[in-house]
Amino acid sequence: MASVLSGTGLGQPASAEGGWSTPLARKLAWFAELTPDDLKIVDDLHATTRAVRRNRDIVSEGRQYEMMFVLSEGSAVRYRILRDGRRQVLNILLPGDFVGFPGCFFENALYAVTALTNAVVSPVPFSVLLGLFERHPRLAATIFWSFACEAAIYAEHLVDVGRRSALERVAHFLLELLNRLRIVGLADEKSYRMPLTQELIADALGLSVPHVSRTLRQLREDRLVTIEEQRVVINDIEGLSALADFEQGYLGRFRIPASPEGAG
Amino acid sequence: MASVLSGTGLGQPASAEGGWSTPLARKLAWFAELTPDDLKIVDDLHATTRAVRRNRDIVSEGRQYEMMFVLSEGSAVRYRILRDGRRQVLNILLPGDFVGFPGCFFENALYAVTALTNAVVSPVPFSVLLGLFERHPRLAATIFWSFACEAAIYAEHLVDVGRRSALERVAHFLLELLNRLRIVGLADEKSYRMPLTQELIADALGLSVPHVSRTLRQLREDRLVTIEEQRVVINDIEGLSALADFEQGYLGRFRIPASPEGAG
DNA sequence: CGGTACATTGAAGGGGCTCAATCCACGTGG
DNA sequence: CCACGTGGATTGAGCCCCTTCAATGTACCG
Repeated sequence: MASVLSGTGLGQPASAEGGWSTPLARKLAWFAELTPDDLKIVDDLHATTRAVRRNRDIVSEGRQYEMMFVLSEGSAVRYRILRDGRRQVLNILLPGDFVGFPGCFFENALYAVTALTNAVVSPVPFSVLLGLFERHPRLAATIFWSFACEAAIYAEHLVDVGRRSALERVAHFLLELLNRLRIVGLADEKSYRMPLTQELIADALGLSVPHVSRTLRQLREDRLVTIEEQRVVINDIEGLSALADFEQGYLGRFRIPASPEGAG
Repeated sequence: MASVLSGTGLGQPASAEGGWSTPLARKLAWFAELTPDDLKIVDDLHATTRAVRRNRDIVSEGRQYEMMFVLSEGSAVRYRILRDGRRQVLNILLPGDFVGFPGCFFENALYAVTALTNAVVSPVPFSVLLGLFERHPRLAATIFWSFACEAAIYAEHLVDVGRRSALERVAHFLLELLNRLRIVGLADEKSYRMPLTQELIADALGLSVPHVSRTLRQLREDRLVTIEEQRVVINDIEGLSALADFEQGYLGRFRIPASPEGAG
């Protein structure tokens, strides 16, 4: 599990500050309490790794997969392109995220996922996932519950694009990224390195590149954020949250039953 | 499981045409092959039912739940309202859909789900769901996989709202509804009863009510659809699909491993 | 030094919104 | 039987947010 990143990607400074050894473990521990035993199993999911170079597909649309992948280093985007070239970015994938949900669950993968930086992923066969349910139901539940979080992120993006103005959208986007990066230890209190170009932000938020640029400028002029080089600093989290109507509940903790009961 | 619908809702003519006894069984059988044994278990999930009157919440935002619900009769909407009153409809729930994904998986339910018609739901405790994994892994996998379909529907809506014009959005919406209703036996070859008002369509597609009205008129004038009373007839499925860039793969079949293997 | 990728800024146009009026079906009560 | 209220659909006029098109700037890199 040595880092093969070339420096431009999101590394993994996580374990340095007393966290877990892998971003997935860190993320799952944020969602629900897990036993040290469970966390060990999570880390074992990273036993085999695969390096993916920047701009290469981790998952390709239309292909068939018997597995998912956990992203352990770097970042990626899931997207769909319409016939005439318009592109919608569905989600940004950060370390600890599962590549392959929901697309790979279908007979032919629905969406492509492309690495934004040199990245490292670990394959997780579906059969392993199902095996977890028999042996470690609570851990397996937490993993499947985390798919609900993924869906909730989609839902929030839907609110963004459907009912928020460009200014609100960008504000919400910056806050979501801050929170998600913090969960896996890749952002400090209020700043992080922006993993996306403005073109990708535009395609994620349903805006045009020029308007993203103007909107970011306005947020800067309003002293809500500072952006220099690729570093984003949220100067006024309260103010930005109010502007965006940001509720962080969808990145929060799960309700999971203590143990499964008989059924069927 | 007697029908308590008052006539305005979506009934369940399904079993009449040789299908299964419940819409959930019908839907899961569409996604993957299931044994008669599995289907029996699915039907048993409907053992207890609860009637919900039109305009009442099935699930309320912020409350805590130890269960989900399966919608067996009627229709509902999942939505989120911003502080200033703007509303985004996240999804339309039809018979066979799970109420409670993804909102109820969190400590405090993220979204409200309101019945559009008098409806019937069956509670499904989380513990029962987890119990299924130990005893009927393939069935449980199919159910959890169906959550991936739910997420994929969100993703498609994101493409709608982010990158499609109003005309394309409405076209795509009408086609998705046709396909989803057909899966549970509530639409014939190319027509169905529209379960939504134009106000709800507008809030689902990120449009204004007047513009939805204008857009529907245009689709009518272009002879692509016919709408009379509440009956929608898709006159030209090919043409409408081409206009909307509609790919039905996200409502299609799953790839599920034959059986779980050892892990951990 | 030229090429590429990305960010920025300006000008002009349009798609969809807002606001408002009208219409229709339906139910309810006098 | 009609008056009235309500929820929903329709249509029009004006406007604005954001897009499109285009030019410019800038950092990086072969």
